[in-house]
Amino acid sequence: MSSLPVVNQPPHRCGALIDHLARRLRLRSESVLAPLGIRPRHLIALTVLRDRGESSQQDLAKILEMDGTNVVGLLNDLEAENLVERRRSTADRRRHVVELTDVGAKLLARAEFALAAVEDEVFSTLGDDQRETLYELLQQATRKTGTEACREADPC
Amino acid sequence: MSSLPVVNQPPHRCGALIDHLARRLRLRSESVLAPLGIRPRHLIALTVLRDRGESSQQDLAKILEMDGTNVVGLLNDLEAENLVERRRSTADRRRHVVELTDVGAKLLARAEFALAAVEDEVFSTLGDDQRETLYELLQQATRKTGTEACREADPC
DNA sequence: TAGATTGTTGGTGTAGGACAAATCATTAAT
DNA sequence: ATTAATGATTTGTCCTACACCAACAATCTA
Repeated sequence: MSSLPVVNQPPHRCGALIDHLARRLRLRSESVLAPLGIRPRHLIALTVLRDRGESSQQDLAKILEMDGTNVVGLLNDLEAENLVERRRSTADRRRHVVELTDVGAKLLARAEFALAAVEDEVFSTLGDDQRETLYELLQQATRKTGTEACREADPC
Repeated sequence: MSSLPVVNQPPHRCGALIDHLARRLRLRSESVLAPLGIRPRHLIALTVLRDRGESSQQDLAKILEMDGTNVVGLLNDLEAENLVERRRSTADRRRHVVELTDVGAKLLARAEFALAAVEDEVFSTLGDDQRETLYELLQQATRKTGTEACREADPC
């Protein structure tokens, strides 16, 4: 059946570890992000918008895996601070095309810079190269899953 | 000043990515873990207990980075299902030594097995070797931070 | 025109978790 | 021996993030 004789047993489960680390990061990040006027979940949204470029709110809801109504609130927060811009799609004027503003991009950069100390603490046992590897793995995991989430949708 | 000409700029920030992935994992894990009678945070606690061995509740509070009173509730849940055992420390009879029971270890194993599908979905874009690398990086990040958390305490 | 879709508002409910205060058992300090 | 500090527990309050539902306006599609 299987064409490969390689080890087929799945690798270790890292869900709990990710959950654990996410908690540690979030706790520290909150205080670091507070002076910037945003919260961790805002940072996620900004990151997604930067990595994916402009998206409809439905896309965001799918990618962020949160309820549409809550996405509205999230974007309201971000738009109120000019970090994000909603404009009507010319193709389908029901849609809002959400895009990161220059202000948002700059704030995101500042936020990430400010989080250096946090990550240095949480990932103190990882070398720079290991952290980069981790980043790439995570990036790969999230990016393509975004594509996958879009595969079921129309305009990707 | 710097003895090395290597790139000194810190690696990318992966906090947001971890947060994002953690959310995706948690949402799916909840429904998978529900039939087993536990929730994601229980799984984290069980995992920590397996990886660290028996610990005092204070240690757990420090490692899980949650309030002591909430650790009590968490352990109450786990103990009610016989997944965890609290016994008095012989050295300091105020302390409770918390340990994973056989039942707990088995349930943890079953839970991880049941989460295979979840991780397969979320990490669909990572190969088995990449997932293993990811696991090891996460493990390393969490394990030693636990030691670090214990460094400030007494009996480690 | 009728029906479906995108976003928006408002309201409700729940769960996680922080925090404070009081209690009990035990240990350490004087 | 008395007092103070510590670990665990209980209770109760509060807040935040969310999911979920219903209703609505604007727009697209059949």
